[in-house]
Amino acid sequence: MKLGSRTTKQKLVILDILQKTNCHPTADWIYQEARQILPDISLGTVYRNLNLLKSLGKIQELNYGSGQSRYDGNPNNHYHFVCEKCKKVVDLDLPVVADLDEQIGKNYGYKVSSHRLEFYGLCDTCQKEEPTT
Amino acid sequence: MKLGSRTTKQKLVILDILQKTNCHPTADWIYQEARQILPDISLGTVYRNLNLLKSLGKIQELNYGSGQSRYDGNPNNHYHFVCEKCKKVVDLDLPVVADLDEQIGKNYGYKVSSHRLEFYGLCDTCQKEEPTT
DNA sequence: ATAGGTGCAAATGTTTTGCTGTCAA
DNA sequence: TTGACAGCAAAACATTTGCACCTAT
Repeated sequence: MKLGSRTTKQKLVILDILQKTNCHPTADWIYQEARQILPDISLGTVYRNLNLLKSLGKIQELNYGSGQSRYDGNPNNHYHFVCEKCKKVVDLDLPVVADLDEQIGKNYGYKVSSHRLEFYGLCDTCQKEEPTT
Repeated sequence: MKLGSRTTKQKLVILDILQKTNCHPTADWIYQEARQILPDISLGTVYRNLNLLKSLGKIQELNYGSGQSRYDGNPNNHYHFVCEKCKKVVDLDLPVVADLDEQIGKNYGYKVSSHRLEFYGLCDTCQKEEPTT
């Protein structure tokens, strides 16, 4: 697998962390995980490699309202549910409507290359806790 | 129209700017516009009022990859096209699939309150300029 | 050998906040 | 009158960058 001009251990560790988790982590979470394997890795390196892996199409950057970006080790388009209370991001197992892009392109004269669909609300856990608030 | 506990001129000017434009501006753009009407308004006030208006459901905050949030004076759900080159954000005149929320909720056990759909690509202007790049 | 990558720290850019004074109700 | 809001500036926060050293090729 080609990972840019040099394959460094930092790059490999970051990609591996991202591919093994399903929690759509922030850069800082990835940094904390990576330090357990490479104690001297720096946050700057994490950001540099996340940007690199993104431009290579190996990962995706997601971002919702507040603050940090989140990263997704699955490079293929898929949809997400975001819990507005606990901020959890979950993959949805829905068919991706690929020809939507083409349709929009035709109707509006744009060249559409991708789309993003996200649902917001309360996850099962947070629904139960909600009345207490 | 109720705008929180006090209706200040700053609040009114910000809401008015947002409702009269269709360019989905950043906080700073709104600040620059507002200064032409209220020269002493501060950027902090702009942010405070944008957050207030958002929590009152009068406006929406949108955010894509890089840097600043953008604001939308239309509080009703609608879909957007984002040009990846010139960063322009355009409203799409598509029917909003409201029962999507309910369906997802049923299938996954979440309480879905809203969804967001965005298309990315090149707008008509940028498509023409593209070959030169 | 050497260019691309790393660690560190400083810089950048956006948004929030503390404080004091002001004004809408 | 009074508490919510304004202006100002500093702080907070996420992310990027400059630089000197290191290392994969």
